[in-house]
Amino acid sequence: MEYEFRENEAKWQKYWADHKTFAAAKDKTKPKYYILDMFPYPSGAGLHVGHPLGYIASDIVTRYKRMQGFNVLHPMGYDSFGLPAEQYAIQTGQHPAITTEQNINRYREQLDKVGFSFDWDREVRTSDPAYYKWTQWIFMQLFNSWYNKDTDKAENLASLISIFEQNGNANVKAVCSETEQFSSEEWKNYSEEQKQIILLNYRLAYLSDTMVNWCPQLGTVLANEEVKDGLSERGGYPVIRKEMKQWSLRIIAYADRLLEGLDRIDWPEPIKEMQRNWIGKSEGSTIRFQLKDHAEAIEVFTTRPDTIYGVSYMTLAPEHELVKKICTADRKATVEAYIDIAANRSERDRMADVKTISGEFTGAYVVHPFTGKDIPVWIGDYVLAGYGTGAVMAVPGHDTRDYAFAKHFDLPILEVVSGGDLSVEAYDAKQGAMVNSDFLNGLEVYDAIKAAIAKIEEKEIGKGTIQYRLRDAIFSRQRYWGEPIPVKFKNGIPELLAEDKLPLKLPEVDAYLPTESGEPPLARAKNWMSDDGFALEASTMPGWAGSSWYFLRYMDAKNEHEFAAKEELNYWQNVDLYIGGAEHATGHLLYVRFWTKFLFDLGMIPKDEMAKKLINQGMIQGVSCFAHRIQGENKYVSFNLIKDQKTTAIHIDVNLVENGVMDIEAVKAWKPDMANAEFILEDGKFICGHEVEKMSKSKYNVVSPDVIIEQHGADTLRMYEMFLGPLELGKPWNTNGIEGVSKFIRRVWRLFHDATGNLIIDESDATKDELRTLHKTIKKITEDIDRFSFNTCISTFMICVNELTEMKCHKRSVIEPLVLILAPFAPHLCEELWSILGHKESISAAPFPKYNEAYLVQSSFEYPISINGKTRTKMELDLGLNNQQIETAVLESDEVQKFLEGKQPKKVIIVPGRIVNLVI
RNA sequence: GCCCUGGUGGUGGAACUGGUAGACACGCAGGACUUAAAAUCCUGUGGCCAUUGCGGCCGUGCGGGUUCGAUUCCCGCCCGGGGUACCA
Repeated sequence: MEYEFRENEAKWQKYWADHKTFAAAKDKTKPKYYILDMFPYPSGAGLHVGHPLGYIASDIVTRYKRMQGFNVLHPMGYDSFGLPAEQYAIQTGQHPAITTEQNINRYREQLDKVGFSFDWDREVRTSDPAYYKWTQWIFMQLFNSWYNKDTDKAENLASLISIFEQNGNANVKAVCSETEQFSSEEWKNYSEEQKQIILLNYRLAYLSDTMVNWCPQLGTVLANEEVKDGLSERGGYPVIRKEMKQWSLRIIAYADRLLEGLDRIDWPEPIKEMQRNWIGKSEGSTIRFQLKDHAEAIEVFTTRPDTIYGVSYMTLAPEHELVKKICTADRKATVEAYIDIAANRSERDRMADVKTISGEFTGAYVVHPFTGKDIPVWIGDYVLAGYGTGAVMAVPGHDTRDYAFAKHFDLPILEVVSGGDLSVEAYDAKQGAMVNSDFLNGLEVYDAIKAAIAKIEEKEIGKGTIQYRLRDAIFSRQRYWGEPIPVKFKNGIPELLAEDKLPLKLPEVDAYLPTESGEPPLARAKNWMSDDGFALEASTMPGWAGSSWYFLRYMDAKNEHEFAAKEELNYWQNVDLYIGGAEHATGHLLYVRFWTKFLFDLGMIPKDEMAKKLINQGMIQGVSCFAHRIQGENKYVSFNLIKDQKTTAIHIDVNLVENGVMDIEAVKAWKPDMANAEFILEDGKFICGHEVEKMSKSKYNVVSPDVIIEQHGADTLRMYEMFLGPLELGKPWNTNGIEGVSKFIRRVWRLFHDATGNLIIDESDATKDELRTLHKTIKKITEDIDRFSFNTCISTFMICVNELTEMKCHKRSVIEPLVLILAPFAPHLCEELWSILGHKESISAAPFPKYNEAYLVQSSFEYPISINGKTRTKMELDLGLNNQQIETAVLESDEVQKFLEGKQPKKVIIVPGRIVNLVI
């Protein structure tokens, strides 16, 4: 009898659910281990084979850690607010909550079939009012806090107000928006309204004007993703950049601590590097350049104040507030035309396109603060409004972009740092002596930077500054399907709702679109007002709000009084192992660290980092299949017969293609317009072309795990996904090798059963060779799980089973431990075998076996080499004499003796069983 | 553009710290069992040459470098993937 995976997998999945086998224990005396997966957005296409990749890995570790005696917390939930559900709602009128619920149910069904060890009692959904109540509550804490640079943490606003009352704001060191100075007297005399306006400059959640993609025809704000080539993806209408009042979070306050914290966590170096670059700390100086014929000055930020004598022009971002003011009458028309074009280009376009150099002269001049010369002011879209001051002092000699701009517009290029050849390219290295720079002449770059800043500060035209590339996080979305922001407006002043009004639930609306006047969808709701009659905020929170603290909620998912009880927080602390995609490096993974530090500052949680260790799983891509249609005919030609014919590639559902061969009848049934088509075959088959693309519904390349589970079983899917390659690497999905894993499962079964299905478990003692095979396998598996190398684990298991099969070993003392170490990988099979071996309890409660070095030693034999005067055996070489320092080596082999001609080698490099290299 | 990352047989990949490149698996070829097929098992399988055995040369995207020795370290390219601030 063969292994019946279908009924067996269903049986054990039911057992685990009924017995709540994987619920984290209430007992807090055991050591804890918290393993977290990035929860999925429940999309309409259902779970695809890429989702389980990380979940299988975390599941293996979960089961392994449980067997090692840890109290493991391994929860799952859904990031269930998001754009796709809303767009579906716009098209169909279906409430997003309904679609979301349906999608979640489908996800849950699919997840269950893989046999995951999630503790479903702790499930969270970000769109559940019982959950987003606390997301809103955290927003309130942000609104009520300011960042005190003296204590270097966030504090309640009360401490700030008390400083204002005693001393005004002159000596307050806060991370805040620009605020005028006031005394304690002035503060006390301000009206309540004035006080609130000032406090808004200090709050960690504040209102400000920011740039958005605005589509006038749709009357809505669009994500960059929804904009293609300056047009809306939906409808193809023009999109412009527009300023809008938005909530922002003062993440900048945490820039330094977000950098510092990276040194204390075991995260992949590339992720840390991306976060460091994203935060982009740079030291430099601000410098004010006085405008000619205007009262204002242009302030720039530069990391190279040393090159101040190399300034030959200024460049402002087209959006810079001074542009319209300083532009001279004769330049007005061209400048404004340029601004219009630049406004329609996204930041990404502007940065990506460095080949097209564009800009305009404004007609205005500034005065160089050291030379007194007139410097022309230009605008150019390579300068971004969002970074620094939105203006740069252009030093074409020593900055690549300035150089290209100067060459293009024939502006002077001055040399102030020696060492380069400015006729060829800019010299931007921070090395060399200063020239043509008055008081800086002769100094090395780093000394010149210091000297320049000192002089700038002395002249009071600027100061040494630290600038971050990181921008404050915009927190408003003009959408329906998100958390409502718990704020009401009194005379335009934002005020929090009372805590007992939470959760502020999403209202019913007649359509999920903006109002006629362009307000967000929530403004459509009847009586979108507070109890005391004030307008409520109509924007909602961004997708990342709910995911920025969910790891805390799992610790105490059902608590109605707090986001999690102190006791639970203190026990579970933070995540020990977090597994998810690297695509979240500068989004979710930065925001969650920010919120964690904030809650830590308020003394609400015990750790200021969310995860000790992070592993990134690679993205599984889809392989799209194409049938090639001859242009102008209803004729399809097999891939290798295309030759020079003009064809159009048509996406074919990948589920109807096997190993490149298309199932013609199935395709005809699937696509009505292909039912009557003619197919030109090769060798009696129709071969498809293929291409690697992101898995997506529209490309018909989504592969659901369901089909694999149906055909081969969950254990095979689990092991095959691990076998596919290293966890961190992205790879296109293919099922070419799945037979090997499927075969492996059957071979394990046959260690217990003969061909007729009878048990053949041998109770006699194992031989040395059998024990060696077992223990070397345990050793390798333990080491490989510990370094998250699951693909090599699978190979190790295959080698082990091959060896045992060859030795015809069916001994309990060997196959029982083997089942234990295999259990995290193929849990259904192993539960069954475990029970066949006579155990009543689930295998997940059994201890993970340890290996014994003594069994690893091979039987020894003489090997013809003597090292340091001692004859060594092959066994000793096997145990690793690699790279040991060897004084003398006598190689007892004629060939080597001949090579050495009696000389003593200086260095001998040995790999097991063989001399690799001799240095004479 | 910028930041991060990957490139090894026909295919997925292994080689963990600079030391036998290609483990393991798929596929393919041949064979055993079978009336036949499926399943299972055995043998071979990087390329070229030699195949009467020993063997010989080339080979980890491309071009250089360091080293006794490089898939691994350094420099310069080419190509693929991810991110780029309202996708999640």
